[in-house]
Amino acid sequence: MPSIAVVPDAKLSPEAKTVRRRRKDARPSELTSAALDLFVERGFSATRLDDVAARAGVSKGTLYLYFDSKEALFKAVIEEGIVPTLAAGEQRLAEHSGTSMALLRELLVGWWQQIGGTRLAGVPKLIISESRNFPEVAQYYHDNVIVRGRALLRAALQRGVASGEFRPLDAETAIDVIIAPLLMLAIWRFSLCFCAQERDPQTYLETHFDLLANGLRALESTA
Amino acid sequence: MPSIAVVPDAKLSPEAKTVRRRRKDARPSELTSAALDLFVERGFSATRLDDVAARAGVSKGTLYLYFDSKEALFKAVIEEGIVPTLAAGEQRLAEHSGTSMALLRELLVGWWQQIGGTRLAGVPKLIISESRNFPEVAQYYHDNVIVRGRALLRAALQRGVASGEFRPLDAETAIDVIIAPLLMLAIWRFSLCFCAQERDPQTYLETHFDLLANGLRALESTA
Amino acid sequence: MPSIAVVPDAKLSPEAKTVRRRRKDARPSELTSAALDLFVERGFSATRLDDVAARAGVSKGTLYLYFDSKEALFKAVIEEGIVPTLAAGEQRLAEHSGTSMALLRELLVGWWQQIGGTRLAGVPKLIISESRNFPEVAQYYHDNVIVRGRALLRAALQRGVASGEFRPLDAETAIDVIIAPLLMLAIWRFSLCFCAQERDPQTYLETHFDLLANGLRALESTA
Amino acid sequence: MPSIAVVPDAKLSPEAKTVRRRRKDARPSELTSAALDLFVERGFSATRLDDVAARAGVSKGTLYLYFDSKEALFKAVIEEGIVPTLAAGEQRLAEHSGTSMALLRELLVGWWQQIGGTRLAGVPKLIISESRNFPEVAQYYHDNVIVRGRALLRAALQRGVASGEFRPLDAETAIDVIIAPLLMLAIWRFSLCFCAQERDPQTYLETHFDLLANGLRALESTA
DNA sequence: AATGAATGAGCCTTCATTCAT
DNA sequence: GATGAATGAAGGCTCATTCAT
Repeated sequence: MPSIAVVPDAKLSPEAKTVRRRRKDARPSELTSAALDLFVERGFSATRLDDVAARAGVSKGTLYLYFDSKEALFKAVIEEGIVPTLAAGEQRLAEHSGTSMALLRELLVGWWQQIGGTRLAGVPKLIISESRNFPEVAQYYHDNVIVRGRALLRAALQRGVASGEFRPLDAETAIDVIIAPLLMLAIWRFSLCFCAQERDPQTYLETHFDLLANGLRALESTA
Repeated sequence: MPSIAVVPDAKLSPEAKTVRRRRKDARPSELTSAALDLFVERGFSATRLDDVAARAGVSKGTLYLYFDSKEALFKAVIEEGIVPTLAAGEQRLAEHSGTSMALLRELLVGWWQQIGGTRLAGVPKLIISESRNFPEVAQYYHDNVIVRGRALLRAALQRGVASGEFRPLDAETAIDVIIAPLLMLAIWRFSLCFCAQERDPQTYLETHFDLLANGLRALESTA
Repeated sequence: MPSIAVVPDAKLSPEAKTVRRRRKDARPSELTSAALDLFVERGFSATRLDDVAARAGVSKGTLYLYFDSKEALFKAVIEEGIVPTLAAGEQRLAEHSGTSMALLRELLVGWWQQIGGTRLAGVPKLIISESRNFPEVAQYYHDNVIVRGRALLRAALQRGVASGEFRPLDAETAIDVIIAPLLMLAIWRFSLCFCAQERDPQTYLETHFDLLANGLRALESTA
Repeated sequence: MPSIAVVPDAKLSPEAKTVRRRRKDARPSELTSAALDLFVERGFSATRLDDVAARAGVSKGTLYLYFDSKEALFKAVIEEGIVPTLAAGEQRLAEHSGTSMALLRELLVGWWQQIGGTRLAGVPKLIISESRNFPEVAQYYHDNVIVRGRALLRAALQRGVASGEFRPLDAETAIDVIIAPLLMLAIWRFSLCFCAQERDPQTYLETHFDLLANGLRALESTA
């Protein structure tokens, strides 16, 4: 599982030339990366900005050169860590040409590789925990992650129903049922994991797919 | 034990001789009830004890007559609100005599009626959000809610597999896959609900059961 | 050293007849006795009235039936525990007929037996610690304990100087020098005792007397 | 190290370039100085950190930039105010070449000049009053002040006994008897002084030395 | 750009005192 | 007389945010 490696680098502006310039441009990512580590470990409110600054190797005041407030830093963490993966999913959808079940599987495995299996997996827990108290962040997450993510799955499901591969179903609920176990798996790792037994993600995903395949498949195909 | 339900009238009943005593007995429930409201709305850490006290109509100091600390109040909320429902589920399991799918459905519907559809649905979100920072509460919840709850579902699944009603499956993962959508539904209502569209629980549960029925059913029974 | 036994009983009103009556009259002494224990152990401010009440076996409210405030209880502790010993000393002085050094010794040994060697030894520490913040108690202690106590020693010293047994000296300072080691011995037992080595009071008093005898004695008597 | 002395001008000196830096360096002493004033006046527990901060002209939070807790501030007051004087005494001892009585006198006069006659005289009272409830501070004081201070006097006494200048005596008790009047004099100034008559330290010390000289002197030397 | 000292509002917890029963 | 539930002011400590350097 190499997925715990740092992710944000992918977003580095490409025109960086000198080392100094590179450093200056990299600053925000270094800060959001440090923030992500601490946010997912302790929660947003429970994380002190002193600790974020210390982990990033800067002084506390420097944070305020790049982010207006703690909440803005939170938003930036999502913007930089999660949002780019949605574009990747949308491209996958556009280019896909196999069965709908294969598409579905590909989307979910992609989620696991880019989010569920990395430290970004802590973000859903963060959103769940803090959204009530930070509505601006919640709104941003809703508009830029949830809506777009569900659109991907909805497209895959509707394609399968239209082709007769899946039996007819309520798409919105089906989406919930499909993603809930994955989200819970991710959430679990950042909450009660320490006193619950460890899950094997591979087995978990396989079992989930297996149940899904049978649950979604049109009845005549099981005869 | 419906004691965590709203108890607003106890304060006014004039027909009691030993008003003082009745009050003393009712206090803990009044306090945990107020605490539950605020905890699920704002999170445990973000809730101020002043507000809990104010909502219960007492002064801040009174809380400490009944609970040693804020964390003890948290534990009491779980103890009084959630733990009793486990006993109800265990009784259901012992008395059941229908199909395993019916038992499973009964357990899940029971959960919805006693927890998922009530204010208590906020507790799982609470635990997820705060367990890292309050290990004692987390341990208590794990031992008294998670372990016992999973044991119920495990028994139902194993019964179905043994009778040939369900096809063989990895019980632990199946439990996760079964409860995850329900938990997420509950969690959702206390986090991003305000910016996401409302779910209809009835439809949701039915779709979930439907997928489950097909996913779990042994193949020969669908032929 | 039987001196740790309860002291206040000596002050019980003698007309008590029935058990009920005895109990009622004894209440204040039971309360001051419990208070003394805790005051000398933890200090006045650091002692909670709950604990005083608990140790006396009554409820917290009961304290306020007998004492107007915590400070009034403090004063009563002194009034009941210390003040009566001054009368004893004054009687000793009046009746004495030996050498002045013997009188001095008798007064100091009497102090040790009635105060220094009992739990009342904690009172000087209490006064030193708290007098600044409780001036009324301080004034009471000054007027009723310090002034009368010093008068006793002053009389003994002046008698010795007048008879030529002691050499001429500044009485006030001599009093200080004489009582300081005794007070410190008492104070010590209620402050740093736990990390300092234990003193043997017997040796201590003897050494002190020895130094005193040589220090006070008129020069011609040492020739 | 006179750093615990009043430092009011540091705040105003305009001739410094790095005002910030000088301020940072001076802060701890400003804070311990303010703390000492209030601690000896009201006692440690009864002193509010708000007041310490106000007296030092800073906000409450600033205290926590320099000291981890109220108790750490207590310890720093001792560390900065008292401990350095022990080193001075040890040097005095090492360099002394007169009679043992002169050495003893020098040590005691030194104590008076550096502690007994200054604000620091309140520290012994503080320790006596609060040590029971703050064992860590008590231990620190014991190890770094009491043990070292007694060692000084013990050396002086043993030197005098060895040379035949003093008669044989129990050193530990003699130390107690010697320092008790001085400690009591210091303690008095911070407890009952306001209702007791003022002592003249000069007379007091002289009388004490006089009694001591006679009490300690070997008998043959008085013949 | 970067620093880090300083701020001050806020929260949990304690406890002397009151008062209805 | 006796109780003990209730109060509310107060204090230690935290931490996001500011700003002079």
